[in-house]
Amino acid sequence: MARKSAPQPTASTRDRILDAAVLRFARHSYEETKLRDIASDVGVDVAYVHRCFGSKQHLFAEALTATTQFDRILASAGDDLAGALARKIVTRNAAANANEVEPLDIVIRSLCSAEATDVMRKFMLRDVIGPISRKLDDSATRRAALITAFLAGVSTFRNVLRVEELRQAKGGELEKMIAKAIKWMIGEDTTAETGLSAT
Amino acid sequence: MARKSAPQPTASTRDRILDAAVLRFARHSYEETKLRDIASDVGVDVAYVHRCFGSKQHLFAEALTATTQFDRILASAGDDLAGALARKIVTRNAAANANEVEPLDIVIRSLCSAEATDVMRKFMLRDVIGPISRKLDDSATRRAALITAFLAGVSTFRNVLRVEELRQAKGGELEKMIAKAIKWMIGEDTTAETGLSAT
DNA sequence: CCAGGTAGTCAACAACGGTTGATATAGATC
DNA sequence: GATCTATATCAACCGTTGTTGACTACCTGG
Repeated sequence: MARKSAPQPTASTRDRILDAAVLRFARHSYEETKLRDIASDVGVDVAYVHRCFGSKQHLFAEALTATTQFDRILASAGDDLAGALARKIVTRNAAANANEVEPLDIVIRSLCSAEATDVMRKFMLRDVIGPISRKLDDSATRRAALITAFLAGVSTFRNVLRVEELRQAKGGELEKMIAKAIKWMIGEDTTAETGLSAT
Repeated sequence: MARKSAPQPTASTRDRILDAAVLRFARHSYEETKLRDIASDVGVDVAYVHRCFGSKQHLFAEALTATTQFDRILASAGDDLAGALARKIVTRNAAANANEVEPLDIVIRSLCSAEATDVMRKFMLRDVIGPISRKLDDSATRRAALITAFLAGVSTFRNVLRVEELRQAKGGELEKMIAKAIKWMIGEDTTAETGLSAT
């Protein structure tokens, strides 16, 4: 998942800037991420960062698309889509400070930045909700969107808000819950009934 | 849900500032919300806004607590907790531009602002996850947290990201899905199995 | 009438952060 | 060697925004 971390003999400066940007945007919100920081990560001048990508927004957009390949996860998921997604969400504390960037990291960091919103909505539909919905049988885009929202919500509570209750993975209990929730959403056919109280 | 919108003959300016702040924070992110805007909403000077609340962060904190009374919703929910929550999430387009502020509005707008995070985590635990978990039978704090994360995720996708697939409420289908998902999470006992594929 | 606190204004600071234009350096091409 | 382009730097601009301190207006109690 780490993007081209071993710089080729000739890793163009532009690429190195992009790498640094990905990392920054994955750990801080859009506003918190300053071009000057990215620049000094790479060891170049701010002006060059700007010039290379045209604007902060453009850089953000490129960083966003560069991150994920969500479909790769889905491809390797086999028929246990729910399990794969759940694992992807929970497995992470291990490589906490590594230079790894998980699919939704950038999204959840900037969910509320108006300046980043437009870029992200398109991205989410094309690169996340799309693939998931394709994985589901029929044209279940809404279910895919719901699942994605669930994933984003949980990720945010875990990694941004850092709500303790969603961080301890004692005995994989949490992961199991998430997996089952997703599985349930996948299987939702406006027929099944499982909960406690009747509507 | 609108906070004391009919200003008493003597609605102290401080209160009016707080009201304006609530509204701003519920519609824009922490960074986007400028003290100067709030000030001009009320018709006072920025300096006074600052002086009244000590700092932007303090103002945010007060706005946050002033908003919700989540437990009120839960109290009126009867035994259909899932239904009540789902309705709360989806019912909203109607009074879109009204001066109404829904429970999670402020939270989902600033989910990723580092400066707002600490304030919010405490708030979420005390005023949202807490009440929900109390409503559940046993000490199911984790399930409550999961449900809350789900609610936040869906709300964000609806109102901040504005993902179309989660906005159309044709025939209440979406609301039903959400209700069932929550109901399922409530009923989760690491036993039930409902989805398509086996783990 | 005066002291004193409350409610509020005004101007300015200080720091930040994206953006810009003019300039330097170096390698390739002719 | 002269020129041209890609790569990069430097300094400065310009708007924004939270914050501060000094100052004004007003009402109240003595």
